[in-house]
Amino acid sequence: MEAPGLSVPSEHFTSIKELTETLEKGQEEVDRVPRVHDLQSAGEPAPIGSHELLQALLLEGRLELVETTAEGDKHILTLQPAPLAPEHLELLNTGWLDIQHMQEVQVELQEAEGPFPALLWLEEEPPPSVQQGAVFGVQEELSLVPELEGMKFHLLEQSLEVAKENLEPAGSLSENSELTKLEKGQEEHQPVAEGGGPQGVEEQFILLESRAGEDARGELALAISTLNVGEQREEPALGQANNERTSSIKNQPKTKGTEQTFQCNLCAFTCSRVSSLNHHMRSHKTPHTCHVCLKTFRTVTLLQNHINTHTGTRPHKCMDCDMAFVTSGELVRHRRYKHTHEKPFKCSMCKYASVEASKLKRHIRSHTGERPFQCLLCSYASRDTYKLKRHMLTHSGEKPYECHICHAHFTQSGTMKMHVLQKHSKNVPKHQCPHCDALIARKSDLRVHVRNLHTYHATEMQCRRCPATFHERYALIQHQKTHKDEKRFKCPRCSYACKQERNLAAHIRTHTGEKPHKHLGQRRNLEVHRKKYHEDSDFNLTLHECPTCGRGFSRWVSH
DNA sequence: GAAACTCGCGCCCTCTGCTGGGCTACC
DNA sequence: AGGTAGCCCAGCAGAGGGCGCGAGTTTC
Repeated sequence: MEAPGLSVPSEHFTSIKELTETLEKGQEEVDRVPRVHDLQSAGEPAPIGSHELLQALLLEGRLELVETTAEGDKHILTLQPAPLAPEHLELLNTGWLDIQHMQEVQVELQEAEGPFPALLWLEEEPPPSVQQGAVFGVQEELSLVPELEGMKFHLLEQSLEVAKENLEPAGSLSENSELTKLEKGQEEHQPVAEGGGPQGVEEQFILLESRAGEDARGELALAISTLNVGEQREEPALGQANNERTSSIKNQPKTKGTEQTFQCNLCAFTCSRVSSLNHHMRSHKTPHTCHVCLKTFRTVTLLQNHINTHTGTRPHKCMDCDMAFVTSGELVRHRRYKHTHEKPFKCSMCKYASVEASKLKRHIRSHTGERPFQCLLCSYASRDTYKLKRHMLTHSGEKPYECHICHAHFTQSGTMKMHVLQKHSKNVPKHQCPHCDALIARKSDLRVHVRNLHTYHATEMQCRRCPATFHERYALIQHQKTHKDEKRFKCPRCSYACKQERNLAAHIRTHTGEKPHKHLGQRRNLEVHRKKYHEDSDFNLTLHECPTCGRGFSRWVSH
């Protein structure tokens, strides 16, 4: 509930234009619309259905749905109930209007279930102050309508004559609104008609503020649950009015064949007992006002708790630590978290247990995979609001965390903390690999190290230099290092050994006397040799061919 | 009716873990 | 010189702990 300040100038509640005027002026005044009973009194044929009725009125220009924008994308609408002919009462009970855009107004009404008619029309733009007001709840059934999700309705004023007389902002809501009247009715049992305007419900107005959800931009949806009945119905006494409203709820069971439920007319609260509903209705009475922020509370205790948040007073001190809290409940919870470790909420699917039910609820989403919080800019959806909020930083590019040393910015506090630790701290602890001598700065990187080097592979990996095989890369790499300095090329004639085969070949020639170029002479003599022995066709070199490798030698040698 | 207790939601925080780009040493 | 692999690092999401606070419920 917002601050109670409310000021509604009387001119906001534009008087309803009479049908004759409307007919005379036609389209001149679009902000004024005729009443249904006026239409009927003028001899207009009554449409047979609610949808048809409203559509007919709209098409004829007799009924206007005027959207006015007070600030930003908030839509301020004023609504007025009107008495209907008996044949319409059963048609127009709870309805919802879906205004796709003002050029093509669509009006739909839910199936009528109760006795309350609710023909509505919209009037002039309200003053800026009307953003404040009490929450106007929609019936649970209506809230299930997808178009209504994400909408908030604020009951701002409901009594025309009071609104005209009472323009003072402070406390005007509780004094003027039906909420107060209900309370008064419970106490004084005064009929609305008596305590209200001279014309009863005809003089009552409802002003609603509707706020479209993010995914409903450009659309408006209004839910009208229970409006006062016109002179066709006998208005009950206030106390009875409450009961009547309650009983009207009795007539609207949530589902057929289920237990009767009672629903608050002012919010979505439902219960199974009248006493509970009456008790609940006290929650709409907020007589205790904080002098600091003007918030109102039902009881002195709630007000005192609230004031403690301003003053910093924390009367409930923990006996085991220095913490202190405003309420005893907070202290109990703190003690469960920090001292007793009592966790009453246990997960049925794992061993998780939590201090709070909401934590268990959040935890269960990790089992179900439920991600109710959808990012509007990408496909990401999170399991709680905080993660979505944190995720949105990736779209905004905002990096709210700054390193106090190098002033680098980071998206998450943990990232910055790690940065400071790694970049600006001495003696940074390193993580020892449990399988080898590796020391790695980050635990996550150690994990990558273990995964890459110490993971068992079903298929054996063979050494490039020998037949040895391994199932673990680390073992293979270590083995291959043994080949690194290994003088595996050994001379068969002496103890000579070397790392490279070409060196062994060169060495062997020291035994054989072979001179590869040299068998044909030094490189610089090669040309001479070629000319002498190959270009001179008369010259025929006698070659002694090696029986093993086929190489030729100018003389017999064993190599 | 007030106080105590309980509940629910929101907010913020930390710890954790994965990922991919940049850098560098080694082959 | 180029390819490859490992390390460093920031980005980012998952999970859960802890508290603030208002409202509902129970108790007296």
